[in-house]
Amino acid sequence: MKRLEQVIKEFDHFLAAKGYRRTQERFMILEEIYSRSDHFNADELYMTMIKKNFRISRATIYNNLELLNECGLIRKHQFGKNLTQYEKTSGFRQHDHLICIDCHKISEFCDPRLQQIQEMVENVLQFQVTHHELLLFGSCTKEGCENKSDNWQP
Amino acid sequence: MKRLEQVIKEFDHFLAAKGYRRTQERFMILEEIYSRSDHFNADELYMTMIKKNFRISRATIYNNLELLNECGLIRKHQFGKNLTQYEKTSGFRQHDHLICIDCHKISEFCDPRLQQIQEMVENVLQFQVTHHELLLFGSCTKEGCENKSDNWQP
DNA sequence: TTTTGTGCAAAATGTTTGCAAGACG
DNA sequence: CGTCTTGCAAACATTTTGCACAAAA
Repeated sequence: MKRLEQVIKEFDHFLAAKGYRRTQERFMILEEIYSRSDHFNADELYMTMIKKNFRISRATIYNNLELLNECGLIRKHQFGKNLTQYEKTSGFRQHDHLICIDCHKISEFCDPRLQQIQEMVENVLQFQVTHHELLLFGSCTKEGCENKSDNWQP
Repeated sequence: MKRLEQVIKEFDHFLAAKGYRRTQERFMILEEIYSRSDHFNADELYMTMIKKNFRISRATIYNNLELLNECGLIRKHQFGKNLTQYEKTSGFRQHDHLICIDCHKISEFCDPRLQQIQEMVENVLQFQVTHHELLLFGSCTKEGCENKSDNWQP
């Protein structure tokens, strides 16, 4: 699989550059993350791997989620809760998130104006933006959408 | 009319409309929040009030932060950590946040394009946006800025 | 062999809950 | 007086830490 090979190579280079060791666990975690396509939290990843009979601990999961975030292969989010969620990055363009306050479903969207806002901040406010997080909270207005709440009031 | 009087009246109406009771603690908490101007978390608010010899419990703090958020007098945030932070809303225009990754200082800015993005999402993606959260992470580039990592002292 | 990384369990952190006692309407 | 709210402490969920052992380099 082409993308998996790419990210393994990328992680490999990162580890070498930083002088970190190439452990089995690190590559197991990377492969597991890139085999899934959703948002997940540390414990979900841990449980998934335990169920697959991997021998891994929570400490190692947390440890390496931090490492993968540092090297840019995953991204951390808080979607309005005190819970860190992660998503893989490679192969995906920059996007932001819609969060349904009815069913808590998370969707993605892109808007080029975000880039313009970042540039404005960098120029006008002299602030070097490294990354951003835009969350739009609300509810679906599509007819018959399973996301919709029946008892919403303004 | 003073802002504090206004918000007390507003909270009062909210409590009446919802059938909640007008307790001393509720108004103590509201006054305390509106006497400060920073972002704060539940425990900071609790400790501040305890030091002022108020008789209050954490449970009541959490309880009423939820209530004040519900009625719109405060707003909840997570600024990239698993910690809920709050700010008062009344009298302030809608704004977003810059987060310094060096010293963790939080600044505010406004950009009208956010409004346009929300409208696009509402029209194109049929999603009724109730509120949003935009965080720009990065570091200050101003010469001799006290935010800059070289100059920052804990 | 020399570290670094891991597994485990315990600790820390932030928040929620259950229940008896107190305060509001 | 009935019921909602509070205070307290215990429970809870997530994340971090300390330490002995395992595994890279």
